[in-house]
Amino acid sequence: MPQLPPAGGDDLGAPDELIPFQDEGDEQDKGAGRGSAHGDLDELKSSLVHESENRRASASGSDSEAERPPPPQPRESFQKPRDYLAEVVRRQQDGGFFKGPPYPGYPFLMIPELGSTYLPNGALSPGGARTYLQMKWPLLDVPAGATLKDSRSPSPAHLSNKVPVVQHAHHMHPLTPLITYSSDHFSPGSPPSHLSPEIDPKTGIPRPPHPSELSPYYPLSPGAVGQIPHALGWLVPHLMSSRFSPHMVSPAAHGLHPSGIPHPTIVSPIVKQEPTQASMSPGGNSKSPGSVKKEEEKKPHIKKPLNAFMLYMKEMRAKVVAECTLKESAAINQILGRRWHSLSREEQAKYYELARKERQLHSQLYPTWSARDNYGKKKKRKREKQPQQQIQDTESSLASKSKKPYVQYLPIEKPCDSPASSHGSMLDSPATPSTALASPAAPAATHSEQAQPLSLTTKPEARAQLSLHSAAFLSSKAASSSSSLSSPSPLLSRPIPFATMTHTALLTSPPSFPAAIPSPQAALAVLQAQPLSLVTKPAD
DNA sequence: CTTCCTTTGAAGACC
DNA sequence: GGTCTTCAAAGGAAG
Repeated sequence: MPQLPPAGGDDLGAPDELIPFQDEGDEQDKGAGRGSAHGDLDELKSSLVHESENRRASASGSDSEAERPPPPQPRESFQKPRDYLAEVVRRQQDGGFFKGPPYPGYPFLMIPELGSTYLPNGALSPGGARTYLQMKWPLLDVPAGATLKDSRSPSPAHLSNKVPVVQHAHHMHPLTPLITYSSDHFSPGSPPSHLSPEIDPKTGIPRPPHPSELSPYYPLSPGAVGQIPHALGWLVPHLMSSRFSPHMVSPAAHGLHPSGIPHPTIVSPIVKQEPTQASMSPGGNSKSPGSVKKEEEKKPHIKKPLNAFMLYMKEMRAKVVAECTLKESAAINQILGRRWHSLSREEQAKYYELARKERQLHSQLYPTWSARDNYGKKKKRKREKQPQQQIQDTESSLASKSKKPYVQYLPIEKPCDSPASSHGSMLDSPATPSTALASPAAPAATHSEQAQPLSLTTKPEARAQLSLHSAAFLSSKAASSSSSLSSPSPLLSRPIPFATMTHTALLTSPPSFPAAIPSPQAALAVLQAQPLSLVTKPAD
């Protein structure tokens, strides 16, 4: 079933006409909420109130994004010395624990995995395959020196063997940020699925991704090499020589761009890799069933492109980990799931758009690839039932079905959870596409602006039912708060901007936090977790 | 060492 | 066409 698209969907017009990526909301949300939220708590609270009021007014006063009053000073975010200092102070208070973004004074760069995925030179680290968003915001404000890192640093690939097989070598070309996801081509509001293939607004015909839209993270398949425009064209000769898996080409042969700059798609062969086709069956013809099977197994594993939430997770995980004492991914993911719902539609739209581009690129690079190819590749997961099914019989059998008892990583007063989630998003956080609409993420959104193609989400009763189920599910499963159960409809009908609800809840129930928050940093993290732009708007 | 957990979204399978 | 299943990432926990 098609997933709920992000904000704006059908009303946003042609992609190229869309608001550049660094629209005011993005900029402020990222910068403000995460930058200055580090500062004074009281100030933040007042800012929260202020923001809530702003959002409330905005939600009631306009029907479209375009009608929303433009921010007085869009790019202010972290350019405020106060904010920067607050960040500095906060980091000092963190005593080194804080593993913030790598760029001092630019905490919303969201390059959380430079330590795990990418090394400072932008190269891929063993921890992950892709970091897609690292250049989005840096492109906007960050000094060039901070963005363009030393490209001659050694690739991290050799540091570990934990690298995805094919989509592995996403070393970032230092210049890639300048040609990838540029604001000219990034459309924050594009729906996630129904725009693919992208329609050229001018010609009305599907158009291939512009080079600037192509993520540099995918190695090229032989069939797609020729299709890749010039942005990746320099790789073609090398890739052609490598049959399929560009990462298997000797780094000596292709490790460097003609300019001498390592490229993301090139990884050291030392890295654990699946055998290439070239290396696996020289003979090729006479294959016993066993060898066929063998070859089948040796086929390069092309992973699915990441969806919007996965992209979001990749970006935000490190931040959450830094904010929380939690380390288990399951717990982190719960937090991220909640935060995802608390994102504004604009913010979510960015990820939907990125995901769309990822899929687009993926299909270009691997024209013959199908998600089916990966079916059964993983060990069968033990999950017998989907959440919606579980909802129906959670109480009776949930615990018994799981190998491991259900772990409520995020109790109601979970230290690192965002208040938004615990008070609202929890209601509809279970994995159902409808949640995006039901999500409180877009307080200012209205039906006209946020027309969602997904029919499911347009049915109020369906949403209510789902939410009720979700609440029940959560309730039985996670001892969720009963208040969530009791009032799904207000949330669904949005009489109150969620931000208001959330922030009100936050501000009116601070006593619930200290008991669960282990440290002032965690307390700040709770506030910081708000994806809204709270404090960068100039005080009135 | 392998699988599970946990999240959302996309896509394929299935009815 | 609707529903269900699988897989994407992540890394600690558990088997």
